[in-house]
Amino acid sequence: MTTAKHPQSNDKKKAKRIPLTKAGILNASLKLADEQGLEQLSMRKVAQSLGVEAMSLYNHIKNKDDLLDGILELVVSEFELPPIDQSSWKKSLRQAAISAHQVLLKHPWAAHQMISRVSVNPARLAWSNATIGCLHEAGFSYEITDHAWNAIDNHIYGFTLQSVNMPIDPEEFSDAAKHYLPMISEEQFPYLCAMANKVAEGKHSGINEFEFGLNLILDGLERLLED
Amino acid sequence: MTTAKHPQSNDKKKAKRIPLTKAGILNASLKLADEQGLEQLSMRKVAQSLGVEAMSLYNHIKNKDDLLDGILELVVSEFELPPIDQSSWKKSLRQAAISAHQVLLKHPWAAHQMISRVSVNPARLAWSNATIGCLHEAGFSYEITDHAWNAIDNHIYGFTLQSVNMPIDPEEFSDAAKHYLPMISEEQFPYLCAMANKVAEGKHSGINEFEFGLNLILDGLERLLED
DNA sequence: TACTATATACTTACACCGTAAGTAGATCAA
DNA sequence: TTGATCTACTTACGGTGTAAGTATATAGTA
Repeated sequence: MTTAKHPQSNDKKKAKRIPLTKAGILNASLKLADEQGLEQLSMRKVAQSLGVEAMSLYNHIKNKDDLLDGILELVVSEFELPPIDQSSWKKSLRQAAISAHQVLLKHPWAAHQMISRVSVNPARLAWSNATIGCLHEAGFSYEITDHAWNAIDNHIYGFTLQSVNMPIDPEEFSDAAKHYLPMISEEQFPYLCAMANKVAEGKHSGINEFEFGLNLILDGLERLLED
Repeated sequence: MTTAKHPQSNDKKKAKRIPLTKAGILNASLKLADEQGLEQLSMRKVAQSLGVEAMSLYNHIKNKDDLLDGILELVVSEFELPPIDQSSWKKSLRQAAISAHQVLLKHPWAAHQMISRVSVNPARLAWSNATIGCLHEAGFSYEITDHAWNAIDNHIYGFTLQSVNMPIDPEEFSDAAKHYLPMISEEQFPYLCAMANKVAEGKHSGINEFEFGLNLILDGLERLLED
């Protein structure tokens, strides 16, 4: 049962035109991107989900790039920003990084967009400002703050991208390892085989933890402060 | 002057058909991807560069995904693998990470492909095996090796993706900061403005160093070994 | 209320994409 | 030389983003 959001075809003579809005287009797009992935997101599909024709979207958004910019902004506005508090900067940054990671997992298409486009949208600027503020108030110079911010971002987006692009469910790592092992020459790739064997035998889950690498970075930053 | 790689149109009656090969297709594709970016890489364009029609490619490659798999394998085979040497594991991993980063900068489309597809191609397996081997022989358990490998990869790909997608040349950071500063509310985003000001004034280059975050990770791993 | 201007949704069309299916030509083996 | 197989070409299809023009709805003014 299709919900007629813009009833053009039904009761054309009676219905008032419900105007499209940029917000409506962005929300529909976000929903489709989340459900079907970004590669399946087309202007025609967005339009169809709204009960209009694709070209109508262009009265409200400049182009597809504008639309992608807009939906990314919706996602980033879900990030929990680190409070700027000198005494618990490490805990704040860890929590904010975890929040960003979790939001990006909810929208699997978003990490790559995050890393692919520069933006001066408000949520994006707020995210940057809060991270910089937290680091700077912790005592880092702006130069080290910049490097630290970059290192943390590399981790968040790198980790998330690897996670969302992993075609195997964590619960299935053991079975997958068993499946791939025969394809891999133990003579050529002994260490890879040994590790895959650990996973196949259930001695190691094969699941990577977001906080492992993050802690290396945050602990290292803390030591910089002590120097 | 177009080089007729497959002379069909010229001297059709005299020339012997130079057969397409998968390697030829992959090399042409790699060249085009490097010159024009992956989004501009189409089967028609590859075919045109080889002097044939697009559908001919399908005798040699399964589909476009097979082609992308193939060109990524060419790139990964340029990576310098870490020697497996217990006494200088840190130096080896740093050098290998730098090598991978540099190769991926040479092929700006490749980092995202690296992070987007799972592969059992030989160069890919060799890269994984060498990293795992280096870490394991350094003394890490396979479980910690897995986490460490993941943290290093997050850094390499995260950093590289941010670099290649940065639309501003490092030499132009100062001018760009001056350009963007008026667009950003100092009241709303004080820290971001302050940092951008440092860059605009030339007091901080704004250039992120690959080794900053990498060193945090490697130093942190070293400390794990000492525990 | 009628008219006009503007906003907005629809339609037609285009260039481009990946690739299925069929046709034509080249090569190889007997 | 003939026939089989391989390989390049052609036609076509469903899909993409969006330019340009047409039709409809809305808002403002006299």
